[in-house]
Amino acid sequence: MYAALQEHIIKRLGKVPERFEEVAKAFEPLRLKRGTYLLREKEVCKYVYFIVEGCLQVFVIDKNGNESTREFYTEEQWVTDIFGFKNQQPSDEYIKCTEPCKLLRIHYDAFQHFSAEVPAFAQIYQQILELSYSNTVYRVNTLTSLDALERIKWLMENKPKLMTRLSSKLIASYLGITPETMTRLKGKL
Amino acid sequence: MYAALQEHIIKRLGKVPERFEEVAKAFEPLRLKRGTYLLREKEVCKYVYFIVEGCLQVFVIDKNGNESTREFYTEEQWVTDIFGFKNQQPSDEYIKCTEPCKLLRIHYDAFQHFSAEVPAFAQIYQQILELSYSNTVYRVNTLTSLDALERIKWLMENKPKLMTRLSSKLIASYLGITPETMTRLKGKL
DNA sequence: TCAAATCATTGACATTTATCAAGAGTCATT
DNA sequence: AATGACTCTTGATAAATGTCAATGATTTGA
Repeated sequence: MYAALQEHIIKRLGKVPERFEEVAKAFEPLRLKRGTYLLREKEVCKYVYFIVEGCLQVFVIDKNGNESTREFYTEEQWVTDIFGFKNQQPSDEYIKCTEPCKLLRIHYDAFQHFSAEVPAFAQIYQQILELSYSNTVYRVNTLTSLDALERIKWLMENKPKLMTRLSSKLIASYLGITPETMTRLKGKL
Repeated sequence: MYAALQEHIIKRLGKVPERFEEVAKAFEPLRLKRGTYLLREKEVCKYVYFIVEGCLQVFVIDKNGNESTREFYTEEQWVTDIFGFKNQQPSDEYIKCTEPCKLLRIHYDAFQHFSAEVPAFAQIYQQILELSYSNTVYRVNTLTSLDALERIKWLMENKPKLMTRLSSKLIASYLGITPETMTRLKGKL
């Protein structure tokens, strides 16, 4: 598991990071079954997760009990409820495994410690933040400026692996439409 | 203009920042008319803007020529096209003054320089990133999990000043609905 | 491997929201 | 103060999407 983390960090930093062993020790490995929740609404998110293998769904549940997926994350991605994590406050979101997952997680305290003490760690964190923010900005723009059919096409062109990896129901919840509409629109492609 | 910047930084950092004078010099003051564009699609965003006074709209234009507003920014907020700025690549977005504005802007080169050289600067930047990312995550969740009427109510409760400060047309473009729908739904409150 | 549960699809229909058009009101600029 | 350009509202209608129900297919966990 740690090899994947090291490889990821080398890719981002362009070199073997200083104090890698020390930082890596703070990451706890997890093997989880499909359907396992890492976070539920109103819980405080105490960890940042790094995905070695598997897929995580981050979503909210609306007043009718329907899931709205904010994002899916897969191998080599970092996941948390950023606001709740940074402020150690209750979350609005759920985080759940859509597949059996191998993860590494780092606790809030260790995260804060290394952010302040290990420049390479802070640097990676900033890169991830910038990337995550950019992606989320882009997501807002696709949600508001594209209609349902265009969003499906967008996903097929830009994240084709997600289309095959996840159920239509999950994809629909990401695109902001019902599974029925999803089925019908796919017929129009 | 610089007083507003210093005050903002003190508020964020909890102290008078080191090397403030030096950093402040890199910010160029601007006074702009309502309607002025700071960025257009396909242009490379070379600046980060700090709003001393006024309001900026960040939006995209869809295939039918309609504006979809990603965000409005007002006093004491930082604005840029984050992805295009960090990578110095053409933007998808437009940035425009909805009012006469007093701004301070810092160029990409100076920004990179101070990020690397002045810890207090890097620290503020990280705080802004975290906050901006959190807000955008929240925005995705409101867009996908709330219907149009609920989004109007949400905005009135959470950003009442924007409701009075901006035209209905602009508010509608932020909520992802047409001005006509906006009018009709307001009647249902 | 089998039974149970979940999922995808389809049809009929309801609801929400958009579009187009027109008129009255408002605002900015000269 | 007048002009012209927007803006807001309202009505009629169209288009997009959701809801509910039923069926067959697929998946999963014991």
